Amino acid sequence: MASNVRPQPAGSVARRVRQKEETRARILDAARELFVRNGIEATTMRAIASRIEYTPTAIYHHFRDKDALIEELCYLDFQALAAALIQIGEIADPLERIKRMGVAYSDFGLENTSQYRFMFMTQTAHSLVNVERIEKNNPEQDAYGFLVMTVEEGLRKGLFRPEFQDEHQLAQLFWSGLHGMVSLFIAKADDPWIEWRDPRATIRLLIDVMIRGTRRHGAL
Amino acid sequence: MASNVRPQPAGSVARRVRQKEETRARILDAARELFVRNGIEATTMRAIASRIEYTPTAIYHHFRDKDALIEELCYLDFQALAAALIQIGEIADPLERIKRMGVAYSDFGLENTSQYRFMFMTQTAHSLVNVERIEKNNPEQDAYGFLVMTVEEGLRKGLFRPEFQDEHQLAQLFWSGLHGMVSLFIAKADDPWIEWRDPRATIRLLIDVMIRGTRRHGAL
DNA sequence: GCGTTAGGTTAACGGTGTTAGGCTAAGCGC
DNA sequence: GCGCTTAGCCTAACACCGTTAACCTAACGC
Repeated sequence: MASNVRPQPAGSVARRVRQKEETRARILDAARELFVRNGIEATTMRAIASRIEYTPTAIYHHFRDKDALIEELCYLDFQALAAALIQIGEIADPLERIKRMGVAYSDFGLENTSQYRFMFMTQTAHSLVNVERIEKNNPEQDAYGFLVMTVEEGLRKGLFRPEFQDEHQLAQLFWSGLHGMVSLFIAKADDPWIEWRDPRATIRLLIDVMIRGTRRHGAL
Repeated sequence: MASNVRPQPAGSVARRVRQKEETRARILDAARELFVRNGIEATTMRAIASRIEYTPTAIYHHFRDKDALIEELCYLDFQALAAALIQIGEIADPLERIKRMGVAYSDFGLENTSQYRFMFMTQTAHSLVNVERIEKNNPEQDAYGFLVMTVEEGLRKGLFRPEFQDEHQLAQLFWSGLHGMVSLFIAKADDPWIEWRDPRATIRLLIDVMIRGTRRHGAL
């Protein structure tokens, strides 16, 4: 069948590379879907493999182990989060930018609960990701750095109350508030003990509260 | 040896009950220590058993399964947290009380990271605990109910800005902020990506920010 | 004394992540 | 065109996990 086509060696090797990347991508897709649907712990290598009609061993030719597979997905997620945040980079007022970032961040978390859980609710995630792969302070890749830079700009412009001097501390304060709402909701949404209010509405209130509580008197 | 003492049947059965509770307590102690040291997932029933020189099967005579063992520890932790919060119940000003509760809550979380992780950073914890065991709105057992009641008192006294009407929403807002800082620090303290500031200091700032951002103008 | 039971054991089951070793088809050097 | 090497995958197995069936034994109630 291939005898009448005679692909060039170069074309042939290219096809093999392409096929390898295709299987790799299929593994990632299957893993992502199962992780989201059943959680990471409950998803077995065997289940991922059988979903794409491979044996479990095949996965180990593309990823060192289960953690490496998770790490790759996690890396892509950090990129996606940063991409979601970068879109609001052009807004001039730092405070307004922080607000928008907060909304984008929490929307991302509430819509991608499985990813969010792994990115920010476990110890392993970030330390698993090979740090060199992410360019620090490049807002396209480093969401935290982007927040710190925005806070720093606000500090330079004197928008915050005098007790706030440290851009890291202030950034961590904002981030904590957002993360608290998102992660608490993810972990406890089904808990009958708590009469949950709409998290998106509460988040918006919280963002306003944090801005109001940190900014200097005068000028909205 | 026991022939000259001849314990009464009643005393003998009491001893057996006591011994059973002792082993049960030893299991709980061993499990707690290993959970704290190595994490819950990484702690095996076999490890718990061998630590107190029993076979794994013995544990199953005291607890239905691993989840039941975890649940028992978790129940005790919720009691401990509520106990830590109840101590500041006598303070008159609701806002000051919320502040103190926030400090106590975050101290508890930062000092008992393993427990906190399980209580509030997983889905399972609370839903595992048999709900009937905790008395709702009894501040000695229900920390969330205690917070809601305090917020409600603040609302009645008109201490909050007019856009806050719902005691649950406002309680969830405060709780989220605290939880965010505690859980983010627990999950990411070792992450070299973030230049962490002292979480206790940042938490205190955050509490002030949230109070300032929610309370009505005037007074204090 | 004698059956029953409580608290423990040994051995095993099914399922997990992972790996050693083999098989096959395709590429490369001659 | 023919052997060698390698990539990609499979079979079979390992060690370990939570859990359970079956048994054993000492102490209890009658």
